[in-house]
Amino acid sequence: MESSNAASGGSTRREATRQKLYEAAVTLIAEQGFSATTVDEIAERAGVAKGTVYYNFASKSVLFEELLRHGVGLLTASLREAAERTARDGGTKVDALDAMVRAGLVFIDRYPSFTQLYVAELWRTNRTWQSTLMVVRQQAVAVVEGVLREGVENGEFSEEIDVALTASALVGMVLVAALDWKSFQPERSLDDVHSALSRLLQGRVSGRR
Amino acid sequence: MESSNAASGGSTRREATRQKLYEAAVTLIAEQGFSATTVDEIAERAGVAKGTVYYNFASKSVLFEELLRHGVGLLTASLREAAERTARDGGTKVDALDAMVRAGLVFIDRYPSFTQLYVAELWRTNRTWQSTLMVVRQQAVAVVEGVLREGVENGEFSEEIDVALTASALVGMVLVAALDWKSFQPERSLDDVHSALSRLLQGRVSGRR
DNA sequence: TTATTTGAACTGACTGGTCAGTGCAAAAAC
DNA sequence: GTTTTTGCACTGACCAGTCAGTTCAAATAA
Repeated sequence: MESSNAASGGSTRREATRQKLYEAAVTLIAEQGFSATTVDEIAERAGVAKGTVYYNFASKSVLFEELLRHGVGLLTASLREAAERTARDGGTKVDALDAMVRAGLVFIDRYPSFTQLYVAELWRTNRTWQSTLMVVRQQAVAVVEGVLREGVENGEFSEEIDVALTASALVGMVLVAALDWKSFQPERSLDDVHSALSRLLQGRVSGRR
Repeated sequence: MESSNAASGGSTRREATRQKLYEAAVTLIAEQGFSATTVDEIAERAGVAKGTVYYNFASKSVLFEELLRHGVGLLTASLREAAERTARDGGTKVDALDAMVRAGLVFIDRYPSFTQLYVAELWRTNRTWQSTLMVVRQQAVAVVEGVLREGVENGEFSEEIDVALTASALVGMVLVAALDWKSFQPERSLDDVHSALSRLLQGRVSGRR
């Protein structure tokens, strides 16, 4: 168990099957919800036998939990990368936030189903994967909070801002705007959406032109 | 049929039962999701027999749909009232937005389960109540869009803002901040949360004190 | 007041179907 | 020769929706 053959980073046959199962599960669960999605459906869409699902995952819940971990991991890495890149290029903290907004949009553009499913589960209670969700959420939000905190320290942001709440609000702004974009105006370009959010972020809303 | 005894406006026995069922369903579905919640559970929590659920609602889905309509109706009325009150008092459009942010917070404070359930369903596709959801969503968002549009017309907001997208972003800001508040820092006061969001809304984030 | 009737509201055992998870022998991939 | 996948039959729990029968409250009759 825990064989971890090939240090190359995940290209065993098993890994490929798991990936197919993730992809099948993510769209189905985003559309229908976890409980309404059957294991038979997931297997069928992945082009795999039902037994294979259980050979690769202990249960339906476990499959879902690992899917959550996997997806949020990608997002967190992407946010972190955006923040670090901006810092390296000598940008301000506002620039960093803006870069993270873009990174968020790119992520949602690429994985809309995952985002949808994540939002649907995030504030639920009494579910088995609740603790997993809590952990990964915190990892992602912490990146935003970190930038805000550094901005307060270097005087770029007011000392009176509430870091945790402001981070939530910023995440919400991007999340909802992006989900609405994808759901109701999918033809718009990412740049377009990004510039609208940038304007809001930088308070260039009030006042004439 | 359609007896409608007492023109007093809704205090029949039937209405009371429906109300109990709404209350039971909203918390259970918020916690577990629609599919994972059984009709037996709803009936039990409402203190009513299963048959009564089906006497009052055609199906589990219909119960849920009417619950959605009911809840979003309350929110929309509250937002509209906030906007109109501000206008009557001679406030600016920013004041109106601020009042609506507060109205949103008050709503979420009072009906956290409903909000949670609404968010979980909003961006799903392929569900029977999708069209219902679309309609009520638009009613609520339209109130925010209206204020933004009026603000652009009277020169208070830049002509370059994207009304639909900005409205989504504002809704998201309040929604996510409030849900995080309720989930992770429920001891904080509404005023506290409101003032943090006001600061963000008015762009008083950048710059020293 | 008290008895009877009426129809709406409610009850809960039951049905027919669904689905997560199992077991396993044989095939395929590596 | 070891790991992984397949195919498929099977089980036991669970659940949406039904329906024949019961209760309730208000109206009418006595």
